[in-house]
Amino acid sequence: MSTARGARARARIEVTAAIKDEARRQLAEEGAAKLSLRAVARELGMVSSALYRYFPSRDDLLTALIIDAYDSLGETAEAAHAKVADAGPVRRWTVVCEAVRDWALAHPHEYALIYGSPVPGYTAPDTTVPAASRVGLLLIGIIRDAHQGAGVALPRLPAELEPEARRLAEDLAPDLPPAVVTALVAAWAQLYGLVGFELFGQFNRLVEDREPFFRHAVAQLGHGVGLVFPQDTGTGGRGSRSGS
Amino acid sequence: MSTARGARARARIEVTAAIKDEARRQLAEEGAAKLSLRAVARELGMVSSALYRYFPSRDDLLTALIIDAYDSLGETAEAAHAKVADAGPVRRWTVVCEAVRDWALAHPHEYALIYGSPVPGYTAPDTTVPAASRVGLLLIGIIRDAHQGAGVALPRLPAELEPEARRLAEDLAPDLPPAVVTALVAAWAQLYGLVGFELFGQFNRLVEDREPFFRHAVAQLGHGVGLVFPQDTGTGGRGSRSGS
DNA sequence: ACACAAACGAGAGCACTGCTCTTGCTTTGG
DNA sequence: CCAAAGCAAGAGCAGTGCTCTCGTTTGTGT
Repeated sequence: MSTARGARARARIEVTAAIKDEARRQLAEEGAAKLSLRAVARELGMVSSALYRYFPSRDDLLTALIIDAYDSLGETAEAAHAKVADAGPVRRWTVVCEAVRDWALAHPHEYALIYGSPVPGYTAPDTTVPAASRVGLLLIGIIRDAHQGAGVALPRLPAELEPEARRLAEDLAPDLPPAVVTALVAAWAQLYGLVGFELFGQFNRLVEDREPFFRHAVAQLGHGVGLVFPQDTGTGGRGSRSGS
Repeated sequence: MSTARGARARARIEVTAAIKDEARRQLAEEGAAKLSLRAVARELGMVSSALYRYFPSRDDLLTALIIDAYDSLGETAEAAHAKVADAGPVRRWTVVCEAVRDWALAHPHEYALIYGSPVPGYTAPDTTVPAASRVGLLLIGIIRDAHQGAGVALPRLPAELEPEARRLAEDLAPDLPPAVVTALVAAWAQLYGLVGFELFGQFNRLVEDREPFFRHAVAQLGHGVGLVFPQDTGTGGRGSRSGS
């Protein structure tokens, strides 16, 4: 029978998925620390020990959720990007950054799981690397296109950073100038600083209109990686010193 | 007697401090989630229920630690800043940012406690606000001095952000241009993005020479808030387009 | 000086957690 | 067809936050 080995295998897949779904539900509701194996098992009508046949430990279940979260974020960002794939680098950059923020606001606990402080005594295994890179690859692609299309300005690069910049470019995008790749990595981290601050309440009672604030900050990040924005072609306000 | 109300009160203060010390020790070793009231009590030779006379719940103990962490970070940053108080804004900016990073690397779990994902189902009470603002106030002071000393360039500010910018300036530094205050808040968030990414392992197997990387990123942040760096006075590399 | 109230430490206990081990039952593959 | 592997269930261990009760100590107002 074609599904000879499938009966059990498929059941296993289904149960595994059910566990992850229920775990994701509890994660979204209460956060990672309150995610309880026993509660998941209870909700699924099984006994807690049975759950260990599918995930050898709570941390392994969390790891599975982390990978799924990375994939969900990556997929969302890619979908948003696909809709404006024909637009200029500036618009694509903006859209991807805003997709990241939107996803984070919609899935705060999952965002916290992957970009907040790592879970207690837990270090993510290498398995998560490919899923974690999806947004980064997207941004690199955008900057690459901008570079080929002459829509990019070369950021400055101090001499002390040149070796590291060369290493980064080698690893991430050998066809791009090291200065650009370095700026991109920094912008990537800064993007998550902006999102994290908003998500974790650091902007409470401080920033109210967060969409325009974020948009502007993202535009500035774009500047950092050399993207040339439309308004830059106008009369520049930059460089005008303010006297005492 | 002068210490009539002191005997017990002082004992209380001492025990409270001992509890916090031991808790801080466990926090530094194992992280916030593995901080156990019972373990703290055990280590102090008391029974767990006795500890509830001093902290009504685990979260309250955690809150106390959070405030202490904010204070420790703020104090460290202020001390570092005091050493270069006579230097120019650029140097002071750099020193404060690096002090923040150094403190974070030295106290990773405490940093995670205050700037990572908030602890499970826990929202920081308003008590933490003053302690949390110390580094921010420091940075504002630096930019204020830079502004008065004509060492600052006005960042651009899109029209849609003007109301929010005015509000921010009103709250944080009414004597500074809204565009500067807005850029400063963004830079503040981005700084913590950089530190968090390094601390939480996002730069593992990616960025190796992190000091120069961070220095450069912080310099770029300084640009964002209008600080004019020495090398800016030279021939600019900025604006040179890269063709296809 | 005495009495009363508040603060305190200790212990038992509740409900919960992650995890292990053993016991049977069912499905699968040689 | 039968042994082996996969599986669910239950009991149990060590640990957690937190509550309640019980004497005892300490400070204070009369």
